[in-house]
Order: sequence, then C-alpha cells, then structure tokens
Amino acid sequence: MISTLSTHKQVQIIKALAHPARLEIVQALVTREHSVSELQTIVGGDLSTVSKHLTQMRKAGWIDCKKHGQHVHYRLVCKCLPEFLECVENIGTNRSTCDC
Amino acid sequence: MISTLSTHKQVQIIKALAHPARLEIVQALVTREHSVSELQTIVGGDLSTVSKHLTQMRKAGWIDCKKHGQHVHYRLVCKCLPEFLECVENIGTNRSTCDC
DNA sequence: GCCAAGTTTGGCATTTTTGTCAAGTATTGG
DNA sequence: CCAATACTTGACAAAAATGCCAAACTTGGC
Repeated sequence: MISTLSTHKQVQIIKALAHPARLEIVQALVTREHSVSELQTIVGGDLSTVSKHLTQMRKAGWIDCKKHGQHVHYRLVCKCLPEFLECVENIGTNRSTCDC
Repeated sequence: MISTLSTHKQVQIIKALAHPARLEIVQALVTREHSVSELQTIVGGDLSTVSKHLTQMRKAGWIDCKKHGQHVHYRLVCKCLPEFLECVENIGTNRSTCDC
C-alpha cells in the first residue's frame, strides 16, 4: 500500500483537520451542507477566520462549495470522513489491540 | 456517530501525524518495529528531533515502545493506520464521489 | 444604480511548532 | 568500574500557524 501522493500532500490533507474549529466544521458537514455564517455560529470566532479554515480544507480536498444566492454552501466531498474519525476514536480510547 | 473524545484529544491525535517526518515514521512502522536510530536514517535530521516526534506520537496513542537492550523499539499500536491513510489517499486523488 | 447581506482577502501581531545544540540518563561490553 | 552506545530532556532561536481587524468583493432587492 504505497501512496501515490507526495508526503507533503498527505500532510496537507491531514493538517487540514488538525484544528479544533476545522474538525467541528467537518463534523457538522457530515449531516448536511452549511453556509459560512451557519458554521460561524457553530465554531465561534470571526467570520473571516471561519472562511480561511474553509479555504484550507477546500484546497486540501475535504470539502467543496457552491454559490447559492449570496450564500456559499460548503459540503463534504468524501464519505470516508467517518471512517477516518473512527480510527482517531480507536486510538483515543486506547484500544491497543483494536481490530479496526 | 458522536465521539466520546474531546475535540482537543481528537486534534492531538490527528496533529501527531500532520508532519512529514512523523508520517514517514508511522508508514515505516506499518511493516515492522524500528529503533530510534533506524528511524533517523529514514527521516534524517537530529536524533533528538526524531525522539521528540516519537514522544508526541506515543502520547497521542499511535505508537508505543519497549526497551530492548540499549535500543528502544517503537511499534504501531493500531492496525487502522492503513485505512486512515487510504482515506487521505482518496481525498488527495480527488475522488469526489469516492465510496470509501 | 445603490445599498445591504454574505463572504473573501490582505496585513499584521500573537501564539504554537519545529529543529538544533548541549547536557543528562540508561544499559551493555570489556 | 569505565567507556561507549542509544536515547531523552531542556533551552532557545527560527519558522509556521492562528485570529482579528479593515478593506474588498459579489449577489440580490429596491
């Protein structure tokens, strides 16, 4: 299982989720798409900060967006996020011999 | 699928792999365990730097270690790493409609 | 066209992460 | 016990990430 991606690209993708606000955002997007201001109410902070988080995750490839009037709707691109997070869950709950 | 872990803990786990050297290290550990100096020959840089990367990943829960004479052998704790990386692979190869 | 709402971008100070050197701790072989 | 090998820890400078403000941009309604 050798990656076709450069290490740098893999790191970019992983790093895109390695932040509390960004993690909360993708978790919110599992359910359904959201506009930037909706996501702001979830994660708090400045709207411009939220926008930058979204840009970073979009460039990494986790999400994409579509204009919908004045709003921009962001949504998850890949359905594998839950499996990704399940692995994180296994690590965090100390299942050393997990058979995930 | 609501996490039992705090966001902070999840981020700590993800962040532990969000670095080129650390990613190369865990990928090397998929095959078999390695000592710190073996890992140094793979990722380069100072031995103390490698040691610190290992400490960070151990605290996150990805790896553990055992003393073996003068050497310290590090190994992966969880077998789910390949699935984790496969998700990264899917994102990076732009399979927007991936069914992973 | 003009204004307001929603979003993005630029600039910059603050914080966090990183990497190296030096010093410290263990363990083994002689 | 001594010295060498393997690793860890502390301190600190350099680099990267973060967050906020202000300004710019875009779209829809009047």
